[in-house]
Amino acid sequence: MINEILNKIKITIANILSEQGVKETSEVFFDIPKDPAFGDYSTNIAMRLAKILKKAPIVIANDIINKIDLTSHHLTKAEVAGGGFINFYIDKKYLSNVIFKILEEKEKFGNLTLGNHEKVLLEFVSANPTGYLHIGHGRGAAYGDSMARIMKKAGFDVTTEHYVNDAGNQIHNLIESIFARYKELYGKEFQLDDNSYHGKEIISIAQKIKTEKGEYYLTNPYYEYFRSVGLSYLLAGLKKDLQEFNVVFDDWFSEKSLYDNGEVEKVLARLKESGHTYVFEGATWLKTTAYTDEKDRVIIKSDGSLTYLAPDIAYHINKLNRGYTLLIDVLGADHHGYINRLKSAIYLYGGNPDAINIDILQMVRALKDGEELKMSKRSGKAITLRDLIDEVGSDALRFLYISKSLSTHMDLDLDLAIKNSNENPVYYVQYAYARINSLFRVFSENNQEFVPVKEFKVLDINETYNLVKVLLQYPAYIEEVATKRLPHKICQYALMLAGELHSYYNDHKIITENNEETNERLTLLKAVQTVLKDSLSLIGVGIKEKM
RNA sequence: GUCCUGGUAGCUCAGCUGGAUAGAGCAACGGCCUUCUAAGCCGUCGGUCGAAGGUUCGAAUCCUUUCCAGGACACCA
Repeated sequence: MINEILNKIKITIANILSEQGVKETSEVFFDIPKDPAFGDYSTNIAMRLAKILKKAPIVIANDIINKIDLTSHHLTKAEVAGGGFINFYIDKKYLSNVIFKILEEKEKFGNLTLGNHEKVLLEFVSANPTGYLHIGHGRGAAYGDSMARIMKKAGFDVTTEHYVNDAGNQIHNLIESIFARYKELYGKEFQLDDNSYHGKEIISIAQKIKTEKGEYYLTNPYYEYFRSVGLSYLLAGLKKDLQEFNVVFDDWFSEKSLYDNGEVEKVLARLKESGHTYVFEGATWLKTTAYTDEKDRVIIKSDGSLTYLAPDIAYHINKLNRGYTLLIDVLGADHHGYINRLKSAIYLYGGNPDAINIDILQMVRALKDGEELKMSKRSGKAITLRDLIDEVGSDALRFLYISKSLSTHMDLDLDLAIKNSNENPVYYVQYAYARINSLFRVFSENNQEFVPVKEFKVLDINETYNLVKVLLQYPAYIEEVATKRLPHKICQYALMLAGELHSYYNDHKIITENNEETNERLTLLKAVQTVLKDSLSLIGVGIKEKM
């Protein structure tokens, strides 16, 4: 709606400019001015063309606005201000139609075709199944899951995937740790070292095996059985934690399957055949410097075992072979050095390295009483996601995580987060939703039936305008967030809409004797409520019917 | 030493493909409930945008140098 107007203005300006001999080198951009006194939208095109046209910006700007027909562009005013800004004032009555559009489209309002059904694989968390999720995984989970929801809304075909490292060394250590605990339960001698896992969940697994199978594995091959029981136990734990955080993955992809299917072997063979490897000091190296890496990387160690890189190449090739053209990996800052390595390897294999996008999230610190909280009572190590969900709740936690951009070194103040008050911004938004809900409740308790109107007849358009303006921006926010992957802007949007709602609520009595006016106001609020709910759902935060 | 992130109000953070007087929330202070939820609204206070140069009509935003903080520089994953 707003886009149609802006595009039309854009084309008109481009036509005016081309009459003046300007080639299509500089596109017209619109900004929403900070100060409403500068109109609804403004453009700086005249200033940017001053040099090319060798004319003062104000002259150019005036030339433009004199040639724009206001009514056919749904404008009420176009003026030149400042050093040559052109400010546009759009017909408020026309814009208020967005309300009716929202009521018609409901949660589909803001859906875009931008993604054009491109197949996207969004991989995140990918925690080792050897313990609890920690505070950093929480950030990745919140980000990845939110981006999946937002990109779907923007028209991408998104699949979310959790990679399971079930083939490497740490799984071996896990199995041996369980076995040690198993022996311990029978009073046998057992050994745990620095590589072992000491969490109490390992004891639970051993106990489970003891209960179900008794002492059988003290004297029989235990390895494969312990692997499968241990993995499924720990994976179930991960899934449960994530579910409580409102994160459900489409796929859990097994690293081991890449070995079982021979995909790792195939990748190694092809890299060797194509001459991208060489042997040095007994190890096989991959010439990743042929692309952007700063040094070559070992792919087969001198003892014959593989480095992590080998299955990871196979994994990413597998993703590409499944038809995904956009791969997004969400990784912690400690994996930064890995980006070039992986992309270079994919390039050597013949895949498209530009299809791989790695979003790096900076570290999260938990603060309590102004000091960094390092220890978790639960795991004895890092603060776990469960600790946080227990303390602050999933909704508040997701909002806190998402409201900061990924590159921010984040401080999570638990004291603030726990407070069930206006200090936690999620409640501000949920409260806005609940307030509207309560209006509809009161209305229906008075035995009145809400009939959404199709047109505003008695309501002052100016009264609705601040809300309408924010509602109109929703699709533009979706577009920006989906393409630049900045989900924190969804939080900003939700806060902005909630803020306008609270102001409106305070300024106007909604339910009055005047039935017509009441219905029109409720129609407006229904639209606000719809978008509030949808924007929260995009970041995995629920609504509250009542607070 | 090299590379990646940050450094913006007392605190947590937006703004960064250059644009009009630098924003929000919290904290502090002052108002607003005989009216649909005060978890709210309205207002005040608060800034040499780490520092120094440069680019130009214009720089928090771009470039260079530099200082702080976090992270990475494996035949670990």
